[in-house]
Amino acid sequence: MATSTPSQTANPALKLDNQLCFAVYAASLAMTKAYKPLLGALGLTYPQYLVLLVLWEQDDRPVTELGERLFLDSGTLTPLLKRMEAAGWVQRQRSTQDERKVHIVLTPAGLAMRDQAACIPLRMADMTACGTAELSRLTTELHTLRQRLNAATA
Amino acid sequence: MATSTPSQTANPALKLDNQLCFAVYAASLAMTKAYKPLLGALGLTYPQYLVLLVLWEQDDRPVTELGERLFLDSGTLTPLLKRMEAAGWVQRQRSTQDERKVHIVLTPAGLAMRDQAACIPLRMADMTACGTAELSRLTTELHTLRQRLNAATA
DNA sequence: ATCATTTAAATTGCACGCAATTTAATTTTG
DNA sequence: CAAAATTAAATTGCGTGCAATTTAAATGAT
Repeated sequence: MATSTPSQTANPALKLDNQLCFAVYAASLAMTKAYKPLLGALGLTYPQYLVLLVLWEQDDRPVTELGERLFLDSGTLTPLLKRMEAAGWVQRQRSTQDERKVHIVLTPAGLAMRDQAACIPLRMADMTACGTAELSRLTTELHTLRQRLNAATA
Repeated sequence: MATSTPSQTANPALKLDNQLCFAVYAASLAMTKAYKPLLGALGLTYPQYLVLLVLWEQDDRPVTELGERLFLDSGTLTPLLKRMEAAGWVQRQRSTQDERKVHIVLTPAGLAMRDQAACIPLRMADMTACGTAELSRLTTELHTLRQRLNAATA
């Protein structure tokens, strides 16, 4: 009889706040919301900002490589990159070596944006109210978690 | 002139893999992907599963309360809950006390789903390859992070 | 009691995120 | 070399997630 009593006999593992998945999910939503005013001032969305972070490290990448770096596929990236091209941050250039590939290249405006964005990581670090060491440790732990989940999914 | 050299002189804080935000973002995507086969077998999406987790703890909640619990607004929840109603997991009932409110109530099918879902947290814990203690600690740390971000955003 | 304010959902519009398919180009293989 | 298999983007369709607005109901203030 006990099995269907609403909450008293519930499996504690099913409790929302005990679940790592929800903690990650809610933290991710909160992170995006926290970024919104900073990025909105630059005319960027959060995933567009991620694309710029990749290109600032290595410019002139094909779509697939951006996807591998950001864990996104062409269904997400193609329209996103078209919007970034329309906004003037990047150019999409069909490769002449391999015409299947489209290389994404920063425009001068996209490159210059890096100086505008330089202050963002520090301002976000402030919002987290974490020390540098804790921030770095948490980042590493989450990358490890992601790797394990990706491995278990593939 | 160093300031515009692409990657050599780049602010290390701008490096993608050093940023907590990206670690959270990528972990969240990976988590959703890891859940997909488990939830897909039950006919649920991940946010729909979260709604059920809330209702299994406390049934018969107005939309706003679900939103406070899950950090989602009516723009997200209204269509999501209509889909869940169409699928037969919940009913949407206009309150007679306060006709502005719509109460979300589990159907027998929605309640019975709890038994189907009971094994999911354990299977996810396996995928993370984390010990119970580490899993619990990481969950707590992420909730703390979320709280700080929410506080800094509001 | 009446009017203004507040609150709860719903609606609209836009940007992801991803599964599934399509199109085109390259590589592999017989 | 020609056909088959693979690869890279693009496309289609659907489900979020959220800002902004709208509609309706309840609350408050005069």
